[in-house]
Amino acid sequence: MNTRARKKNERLAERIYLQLKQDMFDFRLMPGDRFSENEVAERMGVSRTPVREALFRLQRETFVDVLYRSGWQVKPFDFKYFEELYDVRTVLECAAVRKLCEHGGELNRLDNLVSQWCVEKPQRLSDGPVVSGMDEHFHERLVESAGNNQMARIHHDLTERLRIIRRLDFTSPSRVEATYNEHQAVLEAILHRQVEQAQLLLCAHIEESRNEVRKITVHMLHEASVRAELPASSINKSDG
Amino acid sequence: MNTRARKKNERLAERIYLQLKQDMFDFRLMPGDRFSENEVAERMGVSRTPVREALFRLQRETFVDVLYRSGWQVKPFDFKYFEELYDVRTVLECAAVRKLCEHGGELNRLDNLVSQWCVEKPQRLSDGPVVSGMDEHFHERLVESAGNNQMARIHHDLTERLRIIRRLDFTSPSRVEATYNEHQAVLEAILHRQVEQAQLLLCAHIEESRNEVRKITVHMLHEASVRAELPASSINKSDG
DNA sequence: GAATACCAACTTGTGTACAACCAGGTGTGC
DNA sequence: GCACACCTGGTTGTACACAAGTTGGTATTC
Repeated sequence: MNTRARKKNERLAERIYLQLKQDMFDFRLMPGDRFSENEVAERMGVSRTPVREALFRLQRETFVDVLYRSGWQVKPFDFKYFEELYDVRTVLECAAVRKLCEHGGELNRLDNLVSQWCVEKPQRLSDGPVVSGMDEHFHERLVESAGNNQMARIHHDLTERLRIIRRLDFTSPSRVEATYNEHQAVLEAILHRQVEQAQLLLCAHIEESRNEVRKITVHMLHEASVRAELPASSINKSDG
Repeated sequence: MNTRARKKNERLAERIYLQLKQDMFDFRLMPGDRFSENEVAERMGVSRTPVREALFRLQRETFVDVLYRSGWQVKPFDFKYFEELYDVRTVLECAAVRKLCEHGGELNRLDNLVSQWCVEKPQRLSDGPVVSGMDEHFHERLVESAGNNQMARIHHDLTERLRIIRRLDFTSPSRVEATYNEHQAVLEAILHRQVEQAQLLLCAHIEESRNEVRKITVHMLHEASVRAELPASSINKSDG
């Protein structure tokens, strides 16, 4: 409980921020769960000060809500919220692809992606979490390659917000295979500077993933609510 | 200096956050200025705790930088940063206009904007700061009308970041008049569901404003640096 | 005079104490 | 049995104390 064990130059607030976010990604903290600053502080072995700093950051990123003098809550699932994020993501990625195709001679930035995704089936990876991370990396790298740092920052922020549901897309082998095929097609269209084609393929790819996630999320939340008697507050049904 | 005077239910951290941001907008805090948490706390008559909360928020919004155990700094001007924000803004607003034109029957949401901007010259306002606020409102409302809350949130965030330089666009009467004309043209195109035309007009409008701001910013920063002997750190020249 | 080593003041990061306030349980009156 | 008031424990919001580390000035030495 003392400060002996902590490394130098390590910021407790940063560590706790990452830890809490990971807890939500791993469903150790479920949507709708309520908790207090003291609980977190004791569990992590620190004082409330860095915990509060981490929580305020998570609050601004809409991962948690603060209830005035009445504790904190993991943001309930909100379908409309995720649908809207997917829409913005599509807009940004399409804009990035357009920039990539139109500007000259920077396509070699995509070399790493090509060597990662344009491979034959025997060389393809199949582990769900790994491919999930690779998928995030593919889309983020695509946007970064367009050269606009702020667009990349905002897109990265979207990725963080969507991660909690998006990785549900990589639980079946067929979806992993589809991801490989579609990424490959997108890359080839970009390399041939076929703007319209690349945008169409990318939109379709995102849309497919989104549909898959939609199905799984509904199923999973239903199961969880049956199994753990989740309160109604954990699911926010919206007319998205 | 005690807490007697403060209203109930008012959050000090929130008040200080807004105050500091306003100080930057009004150039009481200049780019490159350095200050400590204690300075702010004493000036505002509160303790360091709410000041730190406000500063961390401003830091995440890239208005200030923290120097490890060595004070805080108002983010130096970064031309590339603002150029990139303008690009993202254009992408989002064009996407919003597309959505507005394509989806059916929601155009009455624009009624308020029409009655505000589609007026004859005698009824037009001319006060710079007022028109500047109206301009922000116009573009934000346009995006909101598309119906995607997350897109609107991100666009609002862009607006906050750009405000510090954007309102420089409304110092001359001719620019105010141009703003009225261009907003009017954009609205009419949307109401006639001329997608391409509306996007073209909107892009051109943003581009013109951007160019104007570019010129004024350079001029103003030059003057300020001569007058107040600003350190070189206050201007971050990038190859934007 | 110039360079360097050292020191003191100041800065942020974290822990802790207290104040204001909300919520839920308990007891009381009907 | 039910409604309502009260009260107690717990929660966040803020102030303050201390620790770790940086920086700029000063004294010293060459």
